[in-house]
Amino acid sequence: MFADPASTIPDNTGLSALETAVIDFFVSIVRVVGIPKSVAELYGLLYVAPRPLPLDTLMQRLRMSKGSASQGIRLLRSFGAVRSVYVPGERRDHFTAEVELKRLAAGFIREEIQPRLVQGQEKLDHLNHLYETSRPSGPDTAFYDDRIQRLGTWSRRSREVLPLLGEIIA
Amino acid sequence: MFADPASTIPDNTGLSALETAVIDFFVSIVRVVGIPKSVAELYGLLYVAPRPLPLDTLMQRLRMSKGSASQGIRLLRSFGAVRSVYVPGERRDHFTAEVELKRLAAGFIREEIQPRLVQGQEKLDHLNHLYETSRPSGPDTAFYDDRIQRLGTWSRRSREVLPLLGEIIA
DNA sequence: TTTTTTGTTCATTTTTTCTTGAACAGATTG
DNA sequence: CAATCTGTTCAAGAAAAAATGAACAAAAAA
Repeated sequence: MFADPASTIPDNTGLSALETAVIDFFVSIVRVVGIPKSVAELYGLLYVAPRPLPLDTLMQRLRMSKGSASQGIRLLRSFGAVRSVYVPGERRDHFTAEVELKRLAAGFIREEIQPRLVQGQEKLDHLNHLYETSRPSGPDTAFYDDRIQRLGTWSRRSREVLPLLGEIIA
Repeated sequence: MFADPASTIPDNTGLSALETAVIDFFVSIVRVVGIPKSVAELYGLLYVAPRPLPLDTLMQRLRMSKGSASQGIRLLRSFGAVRSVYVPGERRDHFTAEVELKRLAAGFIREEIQPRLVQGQEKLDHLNHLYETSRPSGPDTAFYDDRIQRLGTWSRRSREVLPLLGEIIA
């Protein structure tokens, strides 16, 4: 039987087997989306925490620096994976994990993916301008036309699909 | 007007403005999926190339080492973003870019995403076993049950959605 | 007001990832 | 066969990303 994390580890140090396993899971999948390990750890611990946790509990139990914890929580909050909740009689901020997959996906797409696509679109605008100003001549004109146009299609398509992704998941 | 890349740069060195702009586009968006810059450059150059290119042309024009070019091409081939084509009378391998977004997505999902999800699933199996063997007691049992179960739902959902993603894009 | 608590910022260090280049192996040519 | 060409591998170096910890600011308590 698992020890109750809250009661067994009163000094806020170390992790139970259950907590370790949950965090391990998040660490392994989060690499897919290019998020630092420490951020996955923070989220993982909050995910299995029955009650909101303050920053110093997170840093003590995960053995990470205050700076990492602070920055990690900021990132997680930026796309709504973690919320700060008011705990009566407590001065410190307490954090809790958002567990709705749809919201997690939506927040991540909005904050992490969309901005990159915007940047890509800017590059594409530049490219199109360049291409319209002076098209290459010769036998490969049709080829270049096709390739340039295709990039535009990709860009449009991904902007269409991305918002849908949240819906599909839910 | 653009100079024809093939004719203007006979020494296989340097890039035209068009090529640079296309490569720049790929470099900017490819970071989203955690692929090295050099790989984006290889793909970008092949994408705008009217004819298949051999390895040493790629490395010369992109000014990258033979090792990088070789490894980059291998990665691109592994998920079908680049194919090698036979060029009559040519001894060297020549490469050409796959431009069907659907195939690109499918290959990437199959080779890069799926394996990570499998790894996540293994962690989850371990977690479930741990949890079944010894469930925590106390007032938070229902909470833990919910959280553990939810992970399973996420895992299943993502396995359902991922293959669909290819279809949606097309 | 002074002291303590809480959290942020950012220069530095550490770790991870990417790139290079040289050694190697296989295939082709002379 | 030797010489050349082509491509791969991998140890070492370079670059990029992440984590640390100390200095700082803001808010609350004493």
